[in-house]
Order: sequence, then structure tokens, then C-alpha cells
Amino acid sequence: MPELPEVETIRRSLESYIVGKTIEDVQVPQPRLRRPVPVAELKRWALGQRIVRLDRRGKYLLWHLQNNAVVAIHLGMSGRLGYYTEVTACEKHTHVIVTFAEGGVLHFRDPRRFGSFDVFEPGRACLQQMGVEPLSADYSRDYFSAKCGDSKRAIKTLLMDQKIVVGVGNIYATEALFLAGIHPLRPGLSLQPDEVQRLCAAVVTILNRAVARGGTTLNDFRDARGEPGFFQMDLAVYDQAGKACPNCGTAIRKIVFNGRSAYVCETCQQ
DNA sequence: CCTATGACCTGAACGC
DNA sequence: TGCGTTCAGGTCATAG
Repeated sequence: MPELPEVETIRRSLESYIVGKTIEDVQVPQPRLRRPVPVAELKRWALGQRIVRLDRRGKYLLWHLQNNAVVAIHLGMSGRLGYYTEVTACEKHTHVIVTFAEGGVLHFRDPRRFGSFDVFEPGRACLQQMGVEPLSADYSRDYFSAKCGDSKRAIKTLLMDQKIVVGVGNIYATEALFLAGIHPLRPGLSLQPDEVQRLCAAVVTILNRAVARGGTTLNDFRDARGEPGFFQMDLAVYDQAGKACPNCGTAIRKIVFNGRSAYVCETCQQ
């Protein structure tokens, strides 16, 4: 489900509930996820530890513990974190339950099991293969050009490649390409310098807007408190097949490649 | 190395 | 009502 803005929204809402708290218990009623939840390691490194900081890296949520271990959570397509002040009955597809000494419990649910819930022991580097953060100073036209300027891959595929830039998924790649006026199927090497510039700027604009609005409410996105996002109004093209392009009125077309849907205004995006 | 494809899962929405 | 089909915000392994 979530891309960078959704994970960031969850991070912000969860932060106030669990930073400074001590992990008293970890239960794993269903360890099967993308990778099995490492139950023994998780208990070994997390039990009794205080959470000192919540961070986000791409689509991962990171819990930095007092002993320098890191809990890394990916929500896949359908992952949810639910915070409750009282002990609460375990819903279907609940994989991990974390209980805090100061009160409060957190449930991780993921029906499709594309998510993950891992722990990295103190000092062990994690998530080394990931690209730059699009909302950081590392992300520039020059960086993107260097990574994509020689590639024949479709620009939308490049935008979604987490080894290049993290956090951008199908919705925001689609929206950024529309805002930049660039066709999703264009090979990376075909983009002119001004187009790369426009695209990088569009990614930043779209992500900042989405973060400011608390993520996208397409189907069932909720933050850790169960509040819906507020972004539903201006998805210009994503999931808008047949509707009028907000710029020119041309019908938005759905195209499928790399096993994913993309939406495009064939007039505005060349 | 690069690229494309299917596998991994469940559930919601839709057509008949 | 129910059954079958299609599709979904993401990675990952493997084949060419």
C-alpha cells in the first residue's frame, strides 16, 4: 500500500505514542510475511529496550532502540500498524503485537503478507542497497541524470527503482510524470536535461504535497491512529482512466507495462 | 551487466 | 445469493 508519504504520515503519528517507551513484550501470532519474522532475534534485541527515535528510510519505518539495534518495518501493499491504549483482541492477519511497559500496544497486520518486520543487531548496517531520499539534498538533476541518462528502461520504471530513488511507487511516479509532462514509456536516455530537471522537481512537489496532506486515501489507507489520509482530491491521473485530463480535457488512458498500471494524458505527456 | 516476467498473498469489486 | 475473474499502493528470483 504505502509509498513515502504514507510511511512518513505513519511515522509522525506513531512517534508521539511510542518514542520514549520501553518494549515489554513481543508476540508473533503469525510469523509468515515476505520473510519470516525473526522471532528469537527480535526478542533478543528488542525486549526491555527503550525506543529512542522513529525514522523513515524510503518505504521502511525504523525504530532506533537504546542498545542501537534497529527494528525495520515494511508495510508491503496491505500492511497496517494499529496503536491501542488497552490490550485489544487480535484481528485476522495480525503478525506482530508489541506491548509497552508504560502502557499501549501496537498491532502489525498484513493480509497479503508482502510486508516485513525485521530487527538489525546493534552496529549492523541495514538497508545498504537503497537509493537517495527524494526529499533530501542528495537528490538532484545531476544525480538522476547520472543514474538514468544511459538507460533504455522506461522512465517510470526508473522512477520506481528503489536502488536509484527511494519511496516513489506507482501512484506518485504516475502523478509526477504527469506534472512534468513526460510520457511514462520514454526511455531514460531520451530525456533532455530540462526534462530531467522538470521531473525531479515534480517528484519533490508531489511528495511534499502528499506528505502535507497526510498521504493518499485511495482505498483503505489509515495512519497509526486509524485516521484516513486527506489527499483524495487531486490525483490528476492515477486511477482516472476515461476521465478528462485536468489540463486539456483529453481522456486519461490506462496503459499496462512491467505488470503495473500507468495512467497518461497522451496530449500533455510526450 | 541489463531487462522483462512471473511469483508471492488475500480481499474487494464486479459480471454473470 | 454465489461463484468466477480481475485487480491492487511492492519487492524478489530467475530466465533470457
